[in-house]
This record gives sequence, C-alpha cells and structure tokens, in this order.
Amino acid sequence: MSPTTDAAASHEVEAAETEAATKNLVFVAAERLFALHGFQNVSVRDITAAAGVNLASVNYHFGSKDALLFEIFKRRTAELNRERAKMLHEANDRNAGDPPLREILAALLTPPLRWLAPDHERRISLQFLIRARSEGTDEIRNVLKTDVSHLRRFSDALLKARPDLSPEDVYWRLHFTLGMLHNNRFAEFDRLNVLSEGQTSESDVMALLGRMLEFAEAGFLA
Amino acid sequence: MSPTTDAAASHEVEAAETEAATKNLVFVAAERLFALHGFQNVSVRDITAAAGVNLASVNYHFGSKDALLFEIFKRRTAELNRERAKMLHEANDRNAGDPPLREILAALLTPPLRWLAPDHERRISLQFLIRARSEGTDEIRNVLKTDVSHLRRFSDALLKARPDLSPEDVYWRLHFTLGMLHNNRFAEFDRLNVLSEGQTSESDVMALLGRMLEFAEAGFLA
DNA sequence: GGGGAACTCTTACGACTGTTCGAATTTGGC
DNA sequence: GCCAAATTCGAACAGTCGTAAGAGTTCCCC
Repeated sequence: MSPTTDAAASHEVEAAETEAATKNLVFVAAERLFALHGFQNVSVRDITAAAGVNLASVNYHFGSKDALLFEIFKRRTAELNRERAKMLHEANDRNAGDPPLREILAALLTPPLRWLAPDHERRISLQFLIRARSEGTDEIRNVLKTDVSHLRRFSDALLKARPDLSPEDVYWRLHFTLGMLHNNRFAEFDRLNVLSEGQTSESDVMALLGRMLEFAEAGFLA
Repeated sequence: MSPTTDAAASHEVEAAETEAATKNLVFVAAERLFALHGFQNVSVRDITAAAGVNLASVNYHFGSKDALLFEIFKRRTAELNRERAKMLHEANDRNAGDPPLREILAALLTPPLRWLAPDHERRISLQFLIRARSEGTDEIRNVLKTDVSHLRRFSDALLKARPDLSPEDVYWRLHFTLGMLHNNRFAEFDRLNVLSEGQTSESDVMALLGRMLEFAEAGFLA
C-alpha cells in the first residue's frame, strides 16, 4: 500500500514487489532450499523455518506447496526469457534483422550463464530452474512441453541464419544445445571450482560460456 | 504367490540371476516405477504391489529402499559401461590403437541410444539411469563424481585423437556431449513419436544417434 | 477510535512414509 | 518325512508430511 513514513519501513522490501514481507521471505527461502535439495526433499516446515515465518504462511500466501513451486518457476522463467528475448532483439537490431548464428546462440546462452556467476543475485535461481525442469511437478513439465513460443523465436532465427538446414535439424540441434546447458548441475559447479583452484570467478563462467558457444556453433555449422 | 504350476518352476528365472524370484520381481518393478515417476514419487508399497509380492520384500532382499535404488543403479551402469568399453575396444582394434573422433564418440553414444529403441529390453533401464543421475541419492551422485575411471578412457582416447586440444577442452566438450545425451527425457521421447507420426521406430532412434554424432563431432573439431 | 479486512499463530487432523517384528509358511538337504 | 534355514506374510510402529480450522493479533480506512 501507500508508504506513510513511520510504518513504511516494513513495507519497502527491496525489489519491485509490493506484497507482504512474509510472502517474499517464503518465496526466497523456498527457492534456495528447492535449488539446493530438490522439491521433494524440502518440507513446508523447512521453508517456513528458514524464512523465520509461521508454518501456515505457505498455504495462506500461495495456496499450497505445489502452487509455491509453480509461482517461483513462472517468475524466474519469465525473467530469464525476458533477458534472452532482449538479447535476441538487440542482435536483430545490430544485424538488420538477420543476426549470425553466433549471436543467436549467445542470446540463448549468455543470460543463464551470467546468472551463474558466483556473486550474481540470480545464481540460485538458475540452479532452481534447472532442478525444476527435471524434478518439478507435472504442471511444470506440461508448461515446458506446451509453451514453446519462446523457443520458437530462437528456432526461427536459427533457421533463417542457416536456411540449408531442415526445421527438424534446427529443432534437434537447439535441443542439443539446451542439453549442454541444462546438464550443468551442482557437481559441475564444483568442478568449476576445481579448475580455478578453489574459487569460481566471474571470468571462469564467461570462459565456460565461450566454450559452449564454440561447441554449439560448430555443431550448427556441421 | 508363485505363478501357477508346481513350485519347482519358480526357480528357473530367465537371466543369469540365481537369486530368489521375488528379488527379481522387485528389482524389475522398482526400476520401471522409478524410471516412470521418479524415486521420491514411488513408495515401497507401490513397488511391492506392482511386483505382486509382500511389502516386507524390499527390506528383506535389499535392506532398504535407498539400497534398492543403488543396486539397480550399479547394475545398469555397469552394463552400459561394459557395452561402451567394448565398442571403444573394437574401435581401437580396427584403427591400430588410434581410432578417429567419430568412432570414439560412437562408442560413447551408441549403446545408450540402442537401449532407447522402442522394443529394446533395456529401454526402461536407460530412462531409469537418466533419472537416477539427477534425482538419485547423495550416494549415487557421489559415485558419479568420484568414479571417473570409465569416462577417463574416453577422454584419453579423445585427447589422442585431437592432440591439439587441451585436457580442459576435452573435458568440457565431453561434458557437453553427455549433456546432449542426458537431457533426453521422457518428453523428448514423446517428441520422437510426434516426429514419426505416432510410433517410434528403431530407425528414428538411429537417426537421432546420427544427429548427435554429427553435432558432437563438429563440436570437437571446432 | 471503532470496525472490518488482512495477516499471524497454535494446534491438530488424516494420510501417507520406510521399516521392523514375530509368526506362518515354504524350501532344500538328508 | 524330518528339520533347520530361507522366505513370506500380516500387522503395526514411529515419524513426517501437507493442509486446515479457529482464535488471536495487527493493520488501514473511515
């Protein structure tokens, strides 16, 4: 509601959310726990305890545990897709509506890998999304299979950049590329650490992005 | 109870397993249910009901539900790795110990994709393995991270086929290739069906193998 | 400052969960 | 055909789970 100085302090939580503070606490705590331990291994009591709120908060603010998962998934997916769409749009502008392969793939892969940077605010969100994609509820899997409008933008662009490929070729190679990305689980984040002797730096993640782009681009040029 | 006829017939189960018939029934039913619905979404009661055995059978023959999962994982992983190692060995023999990139990658990808064929006996096993890899217990994840001896055979071969690449390059590109494979979930199997208008044929799976080999080989040649 | 909505809290229900126990039964060797 | 070992069985235990109900509290608007 409208801020009135004194009581206003509790209202202005960071972010653009004007919802109750409790709802955000639950949202953030649940996202982190789901990302770290998986949906099924985290109880409502774990979430509310970590958030420092009452047990009933989850059901009051989100309706159910499933609905909470779905809401986190929806918001983070929308954020990620927005960044991807923006990069693709910029690539279009730079290249008179006909961006080269590399820039299309960069628009697809750069946002998630940026999120992966060690001090990035959305690092845990990406881990959550990767988990939710494979461990989520049927509802989530259904959205992933049904709502392909976002991916179509990329397959269309790729098809235009490589008109000699069939739509099936483009579809599968796009699928392979996403597989490269989604397979980056937590074990691999650790492996990232090993490579840089203990601490993951932002440059490591960007180097990984470069490797992925190189590999995927070559795959599309085959 | 025991299926029909005299009690003597219950001894000669197929396979090389001389264990009790009940143990095999549990093993097979659990593998299928875990593959279809995930480890956490399948209860011991679901398994024993599907297998037509008593509830206590899981704990009697395997010790615990976790141990059952791990035993399935171990056996199927060993089988898959054996086939891969055999193909790599044959590729070595054919090429005087210096197989080309394509044949190394084929040794890595052909066995799992053969299992994926619609009427293959191990089709559900591959789905199980893919699931267990990401949703399994900490013990399984630990094995995957620790026991790298099998993958090392492939990274060594790849490094010899492409000596201009650094070990880090080979490691990451191998990781990417496995990501392409492991991302093939059930939704994608359905997609396979769509592509062939209703029924997945063995040739579809082999065509997918060809696509993956093409993509991965190009990625390694980048 | 009264009233109604929004929120928090305590408590508990009912439905599962994996596992165990002791008795009943079946099995294989002699 | 007997006995001991192996297996199967029914039943229950001790927890944990998501969710709901109702009382209690805080909030904002009039």
